Amino acid sequence: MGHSQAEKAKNRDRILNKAAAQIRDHGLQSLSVGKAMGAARLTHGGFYGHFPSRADFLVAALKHALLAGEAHARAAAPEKKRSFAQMVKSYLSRAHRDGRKTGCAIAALAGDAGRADVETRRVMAEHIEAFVAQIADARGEGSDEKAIVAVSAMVGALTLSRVITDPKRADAFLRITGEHLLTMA
Amino acid sequence: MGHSQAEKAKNRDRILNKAAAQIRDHGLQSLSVGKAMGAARLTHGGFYGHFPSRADFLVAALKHALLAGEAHARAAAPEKKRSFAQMVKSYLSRAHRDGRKTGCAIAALAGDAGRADVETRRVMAEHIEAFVAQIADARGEGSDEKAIVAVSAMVGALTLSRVITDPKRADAFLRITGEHLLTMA
DNA sequence: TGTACATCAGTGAACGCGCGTTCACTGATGTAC
DNA sequence: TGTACATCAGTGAACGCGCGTTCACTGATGTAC
Repeated sequence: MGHSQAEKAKNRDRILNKAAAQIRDHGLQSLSVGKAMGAARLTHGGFYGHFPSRADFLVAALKHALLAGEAHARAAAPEKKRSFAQMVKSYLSRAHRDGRKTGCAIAALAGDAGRADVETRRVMAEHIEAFVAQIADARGEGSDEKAIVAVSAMVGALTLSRVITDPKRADAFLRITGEHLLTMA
Repeated sequence: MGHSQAEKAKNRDRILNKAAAQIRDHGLQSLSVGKAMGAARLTHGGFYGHFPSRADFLVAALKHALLAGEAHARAAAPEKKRSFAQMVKSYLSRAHRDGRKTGCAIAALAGDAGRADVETRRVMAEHIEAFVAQIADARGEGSDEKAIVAVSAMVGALTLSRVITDPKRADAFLRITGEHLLTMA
C-alpha cells in the first residue's frame, strides 16, 4: 500500500465523494467519521490527517456535494448551453427524484442547511445564487425574479415528491409544477 | 407530585409539544429520549410508559408538529375562511420563516421525511394533501393543479429563505415568490 | 547515483461521552368489598 | 363511607453500543548530501 502524497490526495477525494453521496442520501448529520473512512476503504484513525474535525469535514462534504450535483446536471445534457425547458424537465424528472445520491444537493439538503451554522448556510446560499443565475441566464431576462420563482418551485416540488408515497401522485407534483414553469410568462 | 391518569395524559401532551418544537427547530433526528423527557420536566426512565420506542415517538412527534403547524396557521388569521392571498402572505412572511419552532412542519421537515421510512413519509404526505386541498379550496377551483404549484413554490421559497444568509436577499425570495403566486392565473 | 535519515500517511487500540433501553423500586392512585 | 390492596406513573441506576477524538506506532516516501 502506497503512502505517497499523490495517494493521499486521491484518498481525500474518495472520502469526499463517498461523503457527498452519503449526506445527499441520508442528511448532513448522518455523516460519521468512522463510516466515511470505511466507505473509502481506510481506517478511522487517519481521518485527522485529512480534516481537522467532523464539523470541518461536514462543510467540505457539503461543498463537494453541491459541486457534484451541478456537474451531474451538466452531464445529463452535454450541450454547451441548456435551455430553460431542458433544465426544468431534467430537474423535475423521476430519475432526479429517485437519484438523491447523485442529484442536486440544494434540494437534498436545504432543510438541513437552514438549521445549520452560518458557515454552512453561506456555502449553500452561494450555490443557490449560482443556480438562480444559471436559470436567469437560460431565460435570457434582465431580472432574476422569474428564476427565483422557478428555483423555489423546483426545489419545493422535488422535495415534496420525495415524501409522497403514492407514486402516481408523486409524479403528478413533478409534472404539474414543470408544466406551470414552462408556461410561465 | 401526582401520578394520576389525568396527569399522565397531561405529561404525554407536554412531552409531545416540546418534541414537536424540537424537531421543527433542529430536525427529526435531533429528537433524543433523554432531552425530550427533560424538556417536559420528567426523567428519562418514564419514557417507555408513554411510547414503545424512540422510532414510535418520532412519528408521534411529527404528527403533533404537523397538527400544531396547521393550528398555528389558523390562529394567525382567525377569520372563518382565509383567502388565498392571506394564506400566501402569512406563509411567506418573515415571522413564519423566523419562527421555525411553531411554523409549518412540512417546510421544516419535508427534507428529513423524504429520506425516512414509509410510515413517516405517509404521515407527512397526508398533511401535504390536506394543505393542497385547503389552498385549492381557497382558490375555488375544481382542479388542484394550481394549488400543487403554489404549495411547491411556498415550501421551496420558505426553505431557501431560511438558508440564505443575506437578510435582504432572503426576504426577496419570500416577496418575489409571493407576488408571483398572487398574480398566478 | 546511492546512501542515511527525516517526514508523514495510514493503522489500530484506547479514551470519555451521550445515547436508547431495561429494571428494581417508590409512593400515590384507584378499586373491590 | 371506609379500609385493604392491586395498579401503575414516575425515578434513577445500570447496561451495552457507537461516536469523535487522541496517540504511539509502522513502514513507505521523499530529501539532503
